[in-house]
Amino acid sequence: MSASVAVEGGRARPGRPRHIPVQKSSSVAPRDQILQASASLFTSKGFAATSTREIAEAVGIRQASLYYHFVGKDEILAALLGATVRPSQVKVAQIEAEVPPECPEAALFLLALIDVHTLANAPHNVGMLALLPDVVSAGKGEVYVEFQDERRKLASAYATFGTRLAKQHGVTTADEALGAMLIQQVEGIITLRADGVAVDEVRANEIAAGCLRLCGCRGDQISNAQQVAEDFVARHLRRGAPTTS
Amino acid sequence: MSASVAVEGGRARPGRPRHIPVQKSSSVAPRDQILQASASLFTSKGFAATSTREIAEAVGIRQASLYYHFVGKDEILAALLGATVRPSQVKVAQIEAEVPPECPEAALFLLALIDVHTLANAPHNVGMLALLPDVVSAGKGEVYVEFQDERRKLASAYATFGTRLAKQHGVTTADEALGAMLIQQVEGIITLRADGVAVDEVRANEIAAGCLRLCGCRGDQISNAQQVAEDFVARHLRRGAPTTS
DNA sequence: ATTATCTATAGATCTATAGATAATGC
DNA sequence: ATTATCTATAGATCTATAGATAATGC
Repeated sequence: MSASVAVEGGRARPGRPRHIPVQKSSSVAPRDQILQASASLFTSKGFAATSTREIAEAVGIRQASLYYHFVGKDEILAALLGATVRPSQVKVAQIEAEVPPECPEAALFLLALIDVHTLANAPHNVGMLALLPDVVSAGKGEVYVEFQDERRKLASAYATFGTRLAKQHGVTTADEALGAMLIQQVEGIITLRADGVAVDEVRANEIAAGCLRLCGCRGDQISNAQQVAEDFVARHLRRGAPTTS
Repeated sequence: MSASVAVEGGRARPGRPRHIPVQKSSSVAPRDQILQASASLFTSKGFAATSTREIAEAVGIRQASLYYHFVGKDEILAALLGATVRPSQVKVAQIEAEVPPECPEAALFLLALIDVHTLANAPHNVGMLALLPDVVSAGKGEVYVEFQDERRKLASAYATFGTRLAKQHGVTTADEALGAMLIQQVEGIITLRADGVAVDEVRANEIAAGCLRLCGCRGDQISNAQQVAEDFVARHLRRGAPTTS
């Protein structure tokens, strides 16, 4: 029975022990523990309304100890935002490469479905962070700019795919407006998670189908797009289904 | 040339003069000046991130003077929320009374259009307030409960109208999910305003049309619903069009 | 020696209260 | 006398820094 600490399961780490003994077999790095606690608090209470003391308490360390891992509260937020960028470039290129151009409905369905999955699987609904006014207003550094830039590109992709499809059906909504409506539909997933609604595969598909309906599609075309999308997903993204919280 | 103050235009009020002389012909009551400034700051920076000092500065009074009009910051928020309830009861009853039951598309279009107008015309995008986590989390008193309750009823009305219509078109989305998608679409107006996009009549109609498309409607039926809705609006709501900011 | 924490605290807020004061109104 | 402000300030945070300390690692 040695006098050392934090031996249960995981390898003991150097450094003075915490005032609250570290969780058994916690393989999570301290920095990540802070990020997880912060994500949970920021999304449930808001950024400005969350104090560094609360974060520290959730982790089980003293408030000052946060500053060994991060230079400040803003940097914690920046790290979370950085982990939340929805890499539209990659997605869109991949979709355009693999989906035949004669079925834009499949392209849009895919984009929406993948995006919904991204938002649904992100730990702790971090997709919400970029929508908070206190995050948006204070120029939260270049990470935030990068984030907004990526989102703008994504909206543009939705507008492109959507308009291509809408034209087929005589839907004349301006492409920018249509893009906004589509991304709004997809980001409904953020609201759902915030309300504690479980987001399963059915729901994800309903949302993607909704995007197609906004462009004037009907039953058969939607079923078809869904089929193509499912095949694509089966080929590429066999990592996890949407979750709650 | 009397020594009195605040005579320009409006009637001079009792009370010690402000350190910054009151605006010329400001007929706005001090309490409403505080509410307007708060709405602007809360929606642009967030509730928790806005200090009482900032509010006072925006009004042109000292921080402590706020407390003559409100018992605290929370009460300012409560007053704003109270002024923002979207009275679904009234709307829905009115629509059901006047729109023939054989065209549910007109009922849904109307509900969406009126709701969009409500959100678009509300001073300073206050519709956003109820979505902020710092507002939601701390149990901000019964005003907030009332607000949420009304929103729940509204979602239920969307679900009812939407499902009625969707069935006609073989759209099988569960009614709760459909209601959420519809209200999400309508509340896109909040995002638009936050992004500084002008919300005109065309945009409002596009959003309402989008709601119908989510239920499977196509061109002719949408045009019809729009016509009915426009007639209804012309009969009832001749007060102002949607605005920006 | 290095690492990760701790304790203690400075300095900057921020909210709210107490009491004074400068107008109008009777 | 009443009203609406002001000045001054208490008390409670909250963020961040300085320096001590208790582990591991060599």
